[in-house]
Amino acid sequence: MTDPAGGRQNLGLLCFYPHRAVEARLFAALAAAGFDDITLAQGRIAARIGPGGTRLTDLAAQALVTKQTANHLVDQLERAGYVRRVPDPTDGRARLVQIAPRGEQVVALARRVEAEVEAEWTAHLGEEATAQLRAALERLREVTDPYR
Amino acid sequence: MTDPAGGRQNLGLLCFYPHRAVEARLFAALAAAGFDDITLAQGRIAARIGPGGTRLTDLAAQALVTKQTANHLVDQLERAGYVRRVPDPTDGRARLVQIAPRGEQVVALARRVEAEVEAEWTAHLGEEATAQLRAALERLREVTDPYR
DNA sequence: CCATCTAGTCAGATAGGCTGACGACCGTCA
DNA sequence: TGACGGTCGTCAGCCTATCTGACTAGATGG
Repeated sequence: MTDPAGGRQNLGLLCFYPHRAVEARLFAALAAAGFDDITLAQGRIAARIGPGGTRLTDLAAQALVTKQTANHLVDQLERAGYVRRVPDPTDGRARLVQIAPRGEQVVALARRVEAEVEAEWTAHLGEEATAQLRAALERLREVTDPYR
Repeated sequence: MTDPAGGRQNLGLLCFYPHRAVEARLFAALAAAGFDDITLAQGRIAARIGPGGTRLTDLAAQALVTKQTANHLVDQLERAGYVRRVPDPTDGRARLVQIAPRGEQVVALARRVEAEVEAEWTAHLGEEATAQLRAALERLREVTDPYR
């Protein structure tokens, strides 16, 4: 976050462009498919929901927002029919946030778009460079992602 | 934005972690140095200001926000003494947003932190892999950054 | 069976972002 | 040279995302 055009940009900023590009593509595709009542913030929370459902507290921690914010977003997602809350059988206090049928459709579409974008990038960079990029980013995640 | 832990994450999401890490480091360092009245959104706008100053409209376009939002953030930055607005000599309608002396200090600090983070990453990945990563990201920018 | 911890909720505040409408100024073309 | 469409920045009003702080209900360990 500090390089005016040209010159050597810092790696953090360089990472930003592809991320933003994917997010924008995803978002546009969802809107085009009729899922136009979902926001970026909601998507970022929804993306952390695991196969069997995930606790609110865990979602909040992984998305780096407070429980209140996560709760608020899950409320909206639930109202729109993308997720549902079920009691956690192993803990009476907790509830699991699960993907509802309508949400499954979104996930499926999102995966298709992601694959599409990746295919374009691979075409631009070449197979080998793309594989190296992925490997480098995965290793970098070890030191940059607090939840992993 | 759709992979629950494990498995192969999409490249867009993988790009997100390093970006967030740099931003967080930068932010913490600024706060520690006494620049605790600057917000992320302000920083994202300020980071686009070029050497001779940049028009509000350009800042807005590059940061992908509306002119109104950019204007609001520049107001705050100006009030805090980080930037100033001067008339654009070549266009009576426009004004240039320039970095003020206090802002220069921030830029200098930011560059130091960025260099520091990059050194850490290089230590983790190795010289060669880091160079490849940079090259791949730069090429990717050609197809993901609308303002290039 | 009490002390304490954890999951989630409620209330209120703020920042960041949008759309829409607008006045001032620019450039161009008849 | 003067009228017109486009651009630069601004004002007003609104919604969404996010935070801090205080609270309730269930869990857990002595």
